[in-house]
Amino acid sequence: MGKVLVHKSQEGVTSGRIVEVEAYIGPDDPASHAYKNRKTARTTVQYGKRGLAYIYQIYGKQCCFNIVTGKEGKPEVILIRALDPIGGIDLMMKRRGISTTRNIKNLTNGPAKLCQAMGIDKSLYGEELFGKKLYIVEDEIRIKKEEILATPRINIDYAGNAKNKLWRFIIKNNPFVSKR
DNA sequence: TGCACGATTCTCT
DNA sequence: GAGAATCGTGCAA
Repeated sequence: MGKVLVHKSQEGVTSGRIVEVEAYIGPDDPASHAYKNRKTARTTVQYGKRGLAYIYQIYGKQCCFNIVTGKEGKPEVILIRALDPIGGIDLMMKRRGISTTRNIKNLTNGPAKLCQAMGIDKSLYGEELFGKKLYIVEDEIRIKKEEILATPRINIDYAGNAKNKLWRFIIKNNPFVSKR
């Protein structure tokens, strides 16, 4: 939390601070694509090394960006749900389109929105996040524990009891978090 | 090979 | 706050 995600693409560089995430603990989490260690073409990278990008498409055109955090063989990932834009805001606006950027918050306050703004798509599936194209920077700003709030995750009603787990984390009072 | 559905977004009311 | 768009994925057959 509070780290900066950077993407250097052909079109230019965009970056933003991570202000909202969700955890998905594969084997024991009905909301995870890797529930019960399910291994398919889509989830393969979840079983790979830490620091790889897990990107999946949902509802047709939308895509979401995750970071693999579990040890090799453990399908644990973090979904990035919102960013606070820092660099390349013009490019983000261009990618997102004029109609949706009347309100600056609409640039990156949702998992599929930030992918579009950052230019992240399935071609970056399995990309190393400690590489040159897509990576995370630790900067001088440190988020204190008291500034982080744990809440239930969003849109996983199908997951039974797991929907009540406090596995969504947001930075308090940050205007870019997707929902209150 | 077929079919139901979703870790969402946008628009309209 | 509700409803449509939209298609890859996973599982049944």
